[in-house]
Amino acid sequence: MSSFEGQMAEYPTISVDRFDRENLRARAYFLSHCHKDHMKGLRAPALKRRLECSLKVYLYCSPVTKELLLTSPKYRFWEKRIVSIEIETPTQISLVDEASGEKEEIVVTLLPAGHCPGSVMFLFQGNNGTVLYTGDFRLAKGEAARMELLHSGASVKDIQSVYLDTTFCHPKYYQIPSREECLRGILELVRGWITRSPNHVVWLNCKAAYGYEYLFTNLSEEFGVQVHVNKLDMFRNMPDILHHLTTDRGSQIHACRHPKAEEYFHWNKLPCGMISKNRIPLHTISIKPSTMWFGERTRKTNVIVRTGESSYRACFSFHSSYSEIKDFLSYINPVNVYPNVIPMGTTLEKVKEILKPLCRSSQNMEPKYKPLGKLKRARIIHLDSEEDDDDLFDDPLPVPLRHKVPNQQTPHPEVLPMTVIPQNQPEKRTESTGCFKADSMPTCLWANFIDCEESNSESEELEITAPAQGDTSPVPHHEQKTEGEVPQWEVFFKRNDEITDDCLENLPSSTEAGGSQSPKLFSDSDGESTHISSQTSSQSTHISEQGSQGWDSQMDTVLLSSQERKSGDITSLNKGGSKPGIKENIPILQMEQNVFCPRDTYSDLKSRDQDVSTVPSAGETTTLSSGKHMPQEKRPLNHSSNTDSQSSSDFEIPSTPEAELPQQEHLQYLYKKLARGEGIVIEKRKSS
DNA sequence: GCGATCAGCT
DNA sequence: CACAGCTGATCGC
Repeated sequence: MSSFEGQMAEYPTISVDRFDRENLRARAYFLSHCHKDHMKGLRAPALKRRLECSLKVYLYCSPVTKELLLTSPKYRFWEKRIVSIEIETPTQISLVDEASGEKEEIVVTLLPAGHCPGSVMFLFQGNNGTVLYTGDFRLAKGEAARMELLHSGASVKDIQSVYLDTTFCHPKYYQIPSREECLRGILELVRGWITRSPNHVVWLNCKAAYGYEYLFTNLSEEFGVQVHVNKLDMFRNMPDILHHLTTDRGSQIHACRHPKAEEYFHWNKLPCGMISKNRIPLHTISIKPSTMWFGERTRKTNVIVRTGESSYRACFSFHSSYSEIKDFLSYINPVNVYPNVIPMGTTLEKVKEILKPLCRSSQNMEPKYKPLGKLKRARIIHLDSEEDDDDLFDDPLPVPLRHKVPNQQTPHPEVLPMTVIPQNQPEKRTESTGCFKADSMPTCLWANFIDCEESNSESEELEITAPAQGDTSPVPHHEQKTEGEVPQWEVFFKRNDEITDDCLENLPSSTEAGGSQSPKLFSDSDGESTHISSQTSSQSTHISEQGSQGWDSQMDTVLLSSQERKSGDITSLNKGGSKPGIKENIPILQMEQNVFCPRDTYSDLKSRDQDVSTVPSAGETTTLSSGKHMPQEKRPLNHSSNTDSQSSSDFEIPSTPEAELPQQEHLQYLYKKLARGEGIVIEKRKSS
């Protein structure tokens, strides 16, 4: 649950996802998605009054969020004051103080967050730097790298602060099976049941919240059966969702709800009241989507667990796992990070300890490159060395290797058209409803489990998978058709053979339908456990089994807090050394990336680092035109000098009469190209 | 009567 | 295995 207070340090005159207290004075409001814990105060009388007297105050959100919000009569009073902004369309907003007339310009870009229909992250750009508010998100590894608008040219933007969804930011949530895996498991479970007879039905025991829609649409698509729900009017303008739902209780797939649903189910009654069809009693199983997570060392696991005679739990998560969060944040590599959520059983400090090392300020800025064949990741040095093996394989490549994965059709336009508010483009609305199709993946990629282990070994890895790693859980909306296109982590490591069988063999199938009403038991423990259950019908046994299943991570999570701080000295060194350098570079990077801002917007930057106005800028500002590769990579080189010399020591280049000795900076560039597997074309650099 | 908050329960 | 939200009790306006 979000505990974000609504205001960001850099832009305190706007409020995001909170609408009470201090936020009542905001010049503009932003809503990332339509979940109640992000809407506190949104329909309170105080805010209603504020709207009535401040006629220039608006709420900005995605078109889908607007639609969902206005479906509820309680929020109807917002109708004239909501401005929807298209996804991935940088939009300038004027923040006017109605009392003083003071005005501030800000550019906001909505990025798909993969959390629920309409959910977005907000990227704000203005005089106080670029900040990213993630809202709630679930993004697979590598997805940040595929977001065009997080980049300037080929490098990630210089982001001052990230306000981050840290719901699962704890090592015990190290890994959560991907959306595709989870969906696949559910599809097969449902298939094994509803194909038995028309009277075999499944009940999806979903909570009352947006976010399960892609499950419904995929089930409907797969089986040609519309999913029964209580209400669907909120989707009236989203045909991609609407067409897969029905209020006709005759469906074989139900996601309807009722306060006494569990009790009903116990008596073989669906929440909608159905008990039979054509006088033949229904045979019902329940599937409860729940988050299942796995620790670093967990070998494999099923995404479906049987919890009772006719009850199953299916893995499902709206939020990124620990390793997905770390992948995301380390790719963004901001100066600061602020957790929006304190996960249960941990503290703000602990979360910060985990996240800080992924930010610029505490990193060793000098990446270490070696010629191909010895390429090894530069380890990020943890302040606390809390979980030393966390990042054995999930950490991103060193900072300068962070290159955007090109999108298929769009090369990188240097400048995007900037919409100026207010503007509406309702046509594209249905594309961003948060569904995605899952059926185009090759079966072998639908592993029912992720094996952390192969890459978790102690051996050195040769990491040349570069920026396209990770599974390609498609982002809702614009990435529907790109799935499978990007190389996948699993492809490099998994065994092709056994996966499919292993995850499907125990699914209920019509051939195995014995006298039991219930599918064959197929939940099992992880490979190590001997508790693999057979077809017992004892509820308690099942439940205890699930206790041993997969959540073993719990045991090794017990507060890893204070391990020996062997690297403490190094850490403090790095901290001291890199900080001033970063400060110096902020203005440059801002200028470089704020291509959407009129020049005078950034020329009068009210930088908090006033002392840095003397930064030499002549050569720097040309980066935009002189090459897409440099802006971020330059940063470390400017100030870390040669104290950490090994970056070039193992790559001595003898000087020849006509060859100019490559600048360290250029060498760096060449290394990176090598690391990416690109050929090196020696080109004449402009002499500066 | 409404809102805010909390406990309890999925 | 904890997503997000409902219900009901209590207190205050």
